Amino acid sequence: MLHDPAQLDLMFQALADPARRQMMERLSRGPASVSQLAEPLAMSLSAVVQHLNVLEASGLVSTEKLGRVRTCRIEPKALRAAEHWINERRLAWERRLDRLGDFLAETKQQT
Amino acid sequence: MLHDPAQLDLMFQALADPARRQMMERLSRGPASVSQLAEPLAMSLSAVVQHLNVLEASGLVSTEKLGRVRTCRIEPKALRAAEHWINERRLAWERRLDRLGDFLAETKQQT
DNA sequence: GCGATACTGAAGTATTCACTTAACTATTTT
DNA sequence: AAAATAGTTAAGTGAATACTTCAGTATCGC
Repeated sequence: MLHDPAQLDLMFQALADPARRQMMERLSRGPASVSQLAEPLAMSLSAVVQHLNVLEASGLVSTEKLGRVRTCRIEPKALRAAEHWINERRLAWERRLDRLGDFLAETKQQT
Repeated sequence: MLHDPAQLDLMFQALADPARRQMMERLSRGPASVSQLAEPLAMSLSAVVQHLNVLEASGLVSTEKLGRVRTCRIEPKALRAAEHWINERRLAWERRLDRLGDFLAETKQQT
């Protein structure tokens, strides 16, 4: 479920926007309300809510409404899934380079 | 330079598309030509070239043309930058949760 | 040199995005 | 109860995306 391509789509797409990454940075320092997330951003509150919905749909953020304030927090599981995907590919490539290096070193010795 | 928001934009945006992620998966197993990248994808070669240009512009992939074939390879540095950004945010959040846990454990003992 | 191969580029199109404004709903505060 | 606060929703707009097809341009193999 965490490796569902559609879910990864949503997560990477969510992280592709600078405003949303800024919101994630804010949330990495602790939970925040919608207005608190909006404060440093040069856009309407409405736009922020829309960004927030994208983040929530991607699973990167979860929210909970108490009274009139919606409190948002990071969902580390989802973040880990995105991280994991990247890591796998990078490692596969780097292991390949290592093997290639070993191979070259060996064949060099054999001359 | 690796933490340039614009560069991160390009990288996450590049990874947001399933076709491009599939191309990255193929490349993580070794260099490939444009046609080899295109082979498993249900779209025109032209579309693949366009995706490839997105990947290259993001820095995630570098290419080199010899004769008539363009060979593509993963650029692990860029991949590491994206990974790093995610990791930082996740760790910040998880450390926060840990501190909170410690705090709750302490105050509980004090009763 | 001639045909096949491996791309490349331009133009067009349908869809999706990132906003905006404006009108509205629920909760507190006074 | 009235006014302020916090957020939501809908509709619209301009720009960016993800393709397509078609018409190229270099190699390469014979």
